[in-house]
Amino acid sequence: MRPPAPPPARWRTRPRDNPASVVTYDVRQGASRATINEVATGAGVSIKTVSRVMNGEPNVRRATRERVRRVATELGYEPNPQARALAGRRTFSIGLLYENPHEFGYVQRAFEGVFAACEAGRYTLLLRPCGDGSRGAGGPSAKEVLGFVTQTRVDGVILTAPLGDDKALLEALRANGTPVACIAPREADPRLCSVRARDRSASRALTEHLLSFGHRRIAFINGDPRHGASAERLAGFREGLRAAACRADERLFVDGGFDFPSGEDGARRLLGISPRPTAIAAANDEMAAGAIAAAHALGLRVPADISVVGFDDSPAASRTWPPLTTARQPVFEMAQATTADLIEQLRTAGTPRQRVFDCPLVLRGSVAAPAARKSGRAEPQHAATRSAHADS
Amino acid sequence: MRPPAPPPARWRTRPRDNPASVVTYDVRQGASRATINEVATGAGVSIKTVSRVMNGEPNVRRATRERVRRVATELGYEPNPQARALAGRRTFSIGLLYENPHEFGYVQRAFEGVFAACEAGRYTLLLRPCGDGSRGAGGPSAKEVLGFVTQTRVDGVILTAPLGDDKALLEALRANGTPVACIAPREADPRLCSVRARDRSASRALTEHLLSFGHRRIAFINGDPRHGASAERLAGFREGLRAAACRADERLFVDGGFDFPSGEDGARRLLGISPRPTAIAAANDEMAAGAIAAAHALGLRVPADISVVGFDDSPAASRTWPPLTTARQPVFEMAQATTADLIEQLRTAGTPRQRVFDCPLVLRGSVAAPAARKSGRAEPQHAATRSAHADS
DNA sequence: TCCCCAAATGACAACGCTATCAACCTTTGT
DNA sequence: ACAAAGGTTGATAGCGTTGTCATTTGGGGA
Repeated sequence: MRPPAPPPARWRTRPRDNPASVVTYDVRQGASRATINEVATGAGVSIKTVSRVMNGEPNVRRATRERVRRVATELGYEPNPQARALAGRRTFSIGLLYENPHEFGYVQRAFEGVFAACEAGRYTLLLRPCGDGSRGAGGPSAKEVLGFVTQTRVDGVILTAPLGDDKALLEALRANGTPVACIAPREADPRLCSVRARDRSASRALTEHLLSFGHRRIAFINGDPRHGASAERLAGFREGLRAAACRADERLFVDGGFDFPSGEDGARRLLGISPRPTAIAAANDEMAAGAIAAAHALGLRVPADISVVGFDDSPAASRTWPPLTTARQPVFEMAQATTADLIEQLRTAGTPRQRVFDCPLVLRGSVAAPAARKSGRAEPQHAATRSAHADS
Repeated sequence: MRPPAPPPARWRTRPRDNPASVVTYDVRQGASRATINEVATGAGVSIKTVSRVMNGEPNVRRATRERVRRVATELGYEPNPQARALAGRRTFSIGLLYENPHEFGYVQRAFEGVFAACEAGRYTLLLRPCGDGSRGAGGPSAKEVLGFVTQTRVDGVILTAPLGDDKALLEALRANGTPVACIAPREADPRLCSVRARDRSASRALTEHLLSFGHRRIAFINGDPRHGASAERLAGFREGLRAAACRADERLFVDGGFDFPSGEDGARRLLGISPRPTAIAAANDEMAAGAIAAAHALGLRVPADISVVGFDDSPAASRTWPPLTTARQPVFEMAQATTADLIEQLRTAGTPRQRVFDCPLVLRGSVAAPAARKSGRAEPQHAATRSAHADS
């Protein structure tokens, strides 16, 4: 329920002894806009015909259509979205929900993709943080999200990273009949639009890249376990080691939370282990950047003393020194694609679509051969594997 | 004018030979929500009284008010915002416009502040990039912004950084009667809400901080000239030098664009100058991070060989190695404050308010005394100046 | 030429709320 | 006890669209 808002100023503003019954308050859009009625009159048709033209509906004679369009342009007519929503029972708006403020770079890129698709589809986008990110775990209650949906009346929502795995939330949205698209959910529910990256294979490729330089003691900083991507990236890492018959030292696995400080922490701990790992793979770039900072703080050179790889190719990846070798998650494209799918579903009541994107490696300066110790090789064994970049 | 949207699926979906006249299309909010009528009936009052209660209007008997509230809660009633907007001629939504994609960190923090204020004031927020940022100069046409305003019917807009200085845009918005709030405009127009930081004095304090460590050859990387803050920060820097009777070497001033690459470039050029500067002040943190990367690339140690300071205390500032000494621009608080002012103006038709915030220094690891050369001092001359952090 | 069907168009009732203003209660003062 | 002055409440008319369904128009074939 809507808590009472502070009383609008109308009452306060209007002087008690002012005999004029006209309300003095007026901080509104100045020029009153043309309405569908004026266009209809101007074009000599009914408002229904204008409506048809504005919405691209069929069964309007070409000449009529053009006349209406011309008059609408002349009058600078823009349909009132609120009236459309009220009469048409849909708002042509969607909500983009996100949770953790740490990884805002990710949300930013997702936002841009979603926004692009909304523009193209003439939908309005509402960006909405939810769940107390600072509170850490817990996540947003389904109630909070549902409140947002019923308050704003968005036609559908897009859930970023960990939200798409919240069973209670998904169930609540389903019960409410709200179409949903998930970005990077743990698994692709066929009843929902979704888009995922091939985290596992990209992570494996990254691992093979390190192995190809001769690294054998590679540490791994895991991501936030609430994100499906974390497990996939870890699995890809292990796959890579296994395929190269490289035994994993379990001490070289630490947990992180996808943010810079956790990468710093994790790396500090890892670099204290003896024998020291020669490379660190972090489950995302933020943590990799933290790892680089930790290495610097310990007086180690990157990549001479320690190689580091990240994941995502976020802006942070090109802002470290040295810049990060990583795998590019095409977040913009992913977000754009699934948003377009959602809008398509909204329009046509078609079936939801699931997509998967590849993450090509991006080779930069944070990897080198391990320093010759007892068994070190100075040169990489072979060129880096590059997975193709293509939409499936 | 609204270009024709692709035809909704209703026509395509409905089979031609389907005798049922009921439209088969239905991807809408499932459960139909309670309306004001049902609440009115349930509480045994007229809809007008329900409206009064929901809007916190006066002149409703306490008992009636409570009864209405109870029924509304029971029914899970949420006023339909579109109907409210249509009838009340205001949407209770505002738009946050931003231009440059480079500095998204800034926009992010601004967004959070604006969002917080909108939540508190029960306004909906529309985030809207505008102007082709990649196109560099040019900026968004007033037309584009006006199109956004008339299409969405937002009640007011907030303009971030360089937008608040676009005369044509401001004039167009004024003519349209749209209330405006500006974040970090060049000057505070008394007819508009605005919020600025004391860029000049903070920049001066930062400069004095460097001087106190014994630096005399300090270079400056300027920001995007379209931002008012750039000139202020430069002026503060010069003031600081002048006050210390430190003559400025004009070769040590380079232009930047507030982004990482321009900081990198600028620093590379500066570090090639002989005699080399012992410190670099960048007009923001992104560029300072670029400067640090450039220094590293040239094999210089920060801060042993070269000190660096930034501005803003953006997330980037604590992700560099070493972390940046900088001045904290309280973007969240600034954005929140001016948004609250705008909402207040929207509600009460009061006069717009202008605010100024201080930027306290944040001392981290990127500053040290210059390496002893011929006149170097090893120790700072006195403790760093810290400006107070207070809202004016 | 006339009829029939489909295409084209319009009339009008929603949609769910706010604004206006009249009407109805309470007080308060005398 | 009675009026005047407020406080409280409700009836009703929009707000600017879309949805439904009836009506008009335009051809083409018999």
